[in-house]
Amino acid sequence: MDKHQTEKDDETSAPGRPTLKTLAFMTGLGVTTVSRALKDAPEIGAETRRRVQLVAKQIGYRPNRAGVRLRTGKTNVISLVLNTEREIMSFVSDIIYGVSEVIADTPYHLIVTPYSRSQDPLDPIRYLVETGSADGVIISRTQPNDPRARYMLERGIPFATHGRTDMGLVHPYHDFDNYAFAAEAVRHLAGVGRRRLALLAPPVGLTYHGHTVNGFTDALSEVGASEVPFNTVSIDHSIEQIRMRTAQVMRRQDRPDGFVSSAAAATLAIVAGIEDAGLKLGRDVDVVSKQSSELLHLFRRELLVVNENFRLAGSELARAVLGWIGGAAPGSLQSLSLPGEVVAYQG
Amino acid sequence: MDKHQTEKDDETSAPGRPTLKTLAFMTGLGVTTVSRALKDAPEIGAETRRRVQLVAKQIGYRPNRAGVRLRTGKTNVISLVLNTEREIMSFVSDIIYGVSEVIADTPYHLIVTPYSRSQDPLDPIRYLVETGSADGVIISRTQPNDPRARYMLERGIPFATHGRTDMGLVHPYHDFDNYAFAAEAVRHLAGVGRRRLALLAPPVGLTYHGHTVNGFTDALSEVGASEVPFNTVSIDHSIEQIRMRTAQVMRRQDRPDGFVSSAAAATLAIVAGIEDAGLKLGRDVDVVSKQSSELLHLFRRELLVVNENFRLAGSELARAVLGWIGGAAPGSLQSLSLPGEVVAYQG
DNA sequence: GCAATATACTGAAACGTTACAGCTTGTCAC
DNA sequence: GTGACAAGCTGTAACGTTTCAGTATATTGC
Repeated sequence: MDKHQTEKDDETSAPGRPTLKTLAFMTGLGVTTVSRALKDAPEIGAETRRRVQLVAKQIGYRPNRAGVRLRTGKTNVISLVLNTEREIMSFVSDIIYGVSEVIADTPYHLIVTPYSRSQDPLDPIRYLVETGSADGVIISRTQPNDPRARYMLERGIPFATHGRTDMGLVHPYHDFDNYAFAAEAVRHLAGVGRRRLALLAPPVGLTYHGHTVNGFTDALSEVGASEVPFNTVSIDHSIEQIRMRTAQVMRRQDRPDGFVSSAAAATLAIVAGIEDAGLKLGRDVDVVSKQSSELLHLFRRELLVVNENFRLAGSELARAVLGWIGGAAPGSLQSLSLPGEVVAYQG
Repeated sequence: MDKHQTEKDDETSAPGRPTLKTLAFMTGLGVTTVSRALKDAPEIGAETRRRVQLVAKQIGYRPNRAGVRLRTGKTNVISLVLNTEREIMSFVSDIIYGVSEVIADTPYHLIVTPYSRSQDPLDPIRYLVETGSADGVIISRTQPNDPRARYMLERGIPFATHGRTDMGLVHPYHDFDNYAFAAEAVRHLAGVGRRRLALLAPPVGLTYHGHTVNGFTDALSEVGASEVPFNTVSIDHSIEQIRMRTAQVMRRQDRPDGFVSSAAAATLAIVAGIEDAGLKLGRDVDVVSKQSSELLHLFRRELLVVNENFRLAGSELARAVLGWIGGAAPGSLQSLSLPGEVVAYQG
């Protein structure tokens, strides 16, 4: 009690950015009161509340993130975890923009956490969880039995997956209905008379590989068309590999007269392969491809496309994580995006 | 001195992640000592230092970012500021990956700060600076007289620009030599006999618009070719607009027989426009385009391309900001990437 | 008139870190 | 033996926030 009363003298002098202390000094209130007034706590008088909030707005008070984070553990950060090599270009930018749109008027920041081919995909997740670096996580390249989802579920950290899992565990996700896409694609090809179809699928191991393959084969038997095996490559393979492999298969006697492709870049390679073999798109063979930007029709107008909106996916995923953080039931934060029609070029 | 010794009792019980206090308890040292031992302070005994570091590694100690940030003001965050609408797809993902590569084994996190068309580009910068949210900033779409660069320079916050400024102020940047690109492109077109060239330039206002235009016109007079005005569109315009405008100009009597295009997506539109006008790429007209991924040759093998490596740009920019943060002279952190040869398709 | 209760506010402590100003202990010079 | 000094360590305070446990004043019940 005999400690010298160190006249807290920095209130007016420091030109640094305002803190609760600054506000307390200006309003003549205690720091606690200011803190509570700003978050509309019930035990603060209505007038005081308005007064504090007015002053806060006037001087542009912004809570110090580090202070909040240290005290509460809340980071106000959403982390988007990305594979450095394999993610599709447009996927990355669109998803980032989608997420950004949603968190724009929240206190959340988006941090991008990359991991490389060589790493265990679980590594970045472990890092995030162990260091408590994010309130929520978004992952892609989801697997049916996804260790990352399981891990986060165990630790109770909110996350959303791009793509579904199949572990009997419930968590938020957003997914494109690739079963419907593949099935629609096959039906469309059958509709224009194609009977021998090949599928360039997503990489084995990812959940949507299964969805795509199932949609493809189910529709195949539905329309009575047959499959030309093309599973030595996936959309994860290099342009070169896909192109070569396509050329190979197109030079065979029993070549396909239709392709279904799960990614736009891969489709470019397929078309190149087709033309390498001296065949013509639209005449000898038709290709239905997913795309996430409107470029394929500029490439070859004979292409048949189905659009997948990654920006939407980003938004949905962000909404899902925020929802979970906000206390919503994980099961209520799942969404499936239905593919549109297969569309041909229109002059 | 008579204060009751509140037997700090949580040392062993709390299973949360280890802090300096945990380490202090385990090693029998004081918190201060541990802190300094971990950062190799000279006044800590060599053995103690090793001992502390060993234990820290063993139990996987990671400094709490919020604690550090609150105490020191250091955020260990680099912010990449992006335009939500206009940035080119591949640009975003590649640059992010480039940055990621560099900061991977540093304590830095990458946060993406977007801003939309409607906003003042200065807004996100102000936010970052005012809230002290980042130790360093990377911006793109740099202008000759860039208010963002000026602002950050005034506040003394380290940053790097993708593209140069022209304000007589020195700061780190990375740029692609677009003057050289445009000039080389013109020379190449002249070399294959093209005489009437059009340029699809970057948007007016950005620094590299000027560079590109200058390289174009300088080389034009060097080789004695002439320019077909094409400045009602830029690579920022929509695919539709560029395509229409190209078709228009290609239907004129005095149509160009060569194009120089500053972006791959725009080139797709140019080619579409050319073909809309019933002309043929490689026969009636040649197009030299920058590209950042290897896709253009799949699109039309007649295209002539120059590669720009955005991943490299990301790395260089990250290195530059980190360098500045680390105390290097801003003037020493500038780099210019020279364009490679104009390359034609090789079977 | 007095206890009980509600209303509106407040100070202290804590989150994990680092900077500052000590405090011991040992060594050395003389 | 004493003073000076260095080496090696430590406690306290502070960064800005929120939570806990109050306190002071007014209001109510009876």
